[in-house]
Amino acid sequence: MQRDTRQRRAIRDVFMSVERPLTPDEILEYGRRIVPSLGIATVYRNVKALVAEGWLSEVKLPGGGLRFELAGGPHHHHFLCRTCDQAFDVHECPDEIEELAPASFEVESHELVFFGRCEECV
Amino acid sequence: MQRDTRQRRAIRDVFMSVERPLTPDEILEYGRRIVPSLGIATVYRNVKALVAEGWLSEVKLPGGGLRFELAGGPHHHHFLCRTCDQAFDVHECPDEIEELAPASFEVESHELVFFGRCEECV
DNA sequence: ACGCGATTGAGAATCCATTATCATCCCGCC
DNA sequence: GGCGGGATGATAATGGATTCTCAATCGCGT
Repeated sequence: MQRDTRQRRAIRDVFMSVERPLTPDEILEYGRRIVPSLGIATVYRNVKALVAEGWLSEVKLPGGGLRFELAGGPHHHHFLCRTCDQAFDVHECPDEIEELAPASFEVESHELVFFGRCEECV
Repeated sequence: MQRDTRQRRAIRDVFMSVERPLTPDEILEYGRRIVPSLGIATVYRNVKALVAEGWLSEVKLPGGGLRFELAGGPHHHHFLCRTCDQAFDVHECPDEIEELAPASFEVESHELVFFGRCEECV
């Protein structure tokens, strides 16, 4: 059966306190503030399990590795800071944006990403 | 000095006949229809040079490696087919889209990507 | 508290994209 | 046509992300 370990609890806590998509390295960094011995393999293992059980979802942004965020939230997009490389949520989305694609394509979803400098890096 | 080789010509021809962003593997595949001996190292070398001289530009789409397209075209976005993994251009773009991000962020650019199935894969 | 077995963590191993190596090739000038 | 040096291509090497290995650890039912 699945156990409730300190490590897994720490990873969940990280996502519940930080409201933005995180890379495995960021999860490791923040998780170690709760469980200092946390290892990167454990991060990958638990993230994979949390995605499988639908608690996390994958976020793919241009030009980089996977990030992860809490699943089940409302439709939203992302902002990627070119200086600190952190990703943030952007909740606005123009209506009917998917109608912009040619009618011959069958659009299933879309991703809108803004690039620039975040509040801290300006 | 820089030579005008069969291989480099073939790579340029590929981009001028295919009007969509290509991955290095796609460039290799199409290029070999012109110069069958073409190697992947030559593709990477020439693409890098063509980017450096401003003839090609990099296209970063979510979840994958780099693609390349002819530089200097008008502002546009992309459609990524989930079945065949080919990328296509989408020329529409809602005005003032960058104003959707929170004012505390300094937006420098944006990328809009549609996912779905292309005409051939529907 | 005990014990089984799932989980962890450090490092090795793997995977994939890209780059370096180097003998051979061939473009461009004579 | 011949030559010199940049370009090519098969392969090895590299770098970064992710996964595997396995002994030690620790959650959880009893």
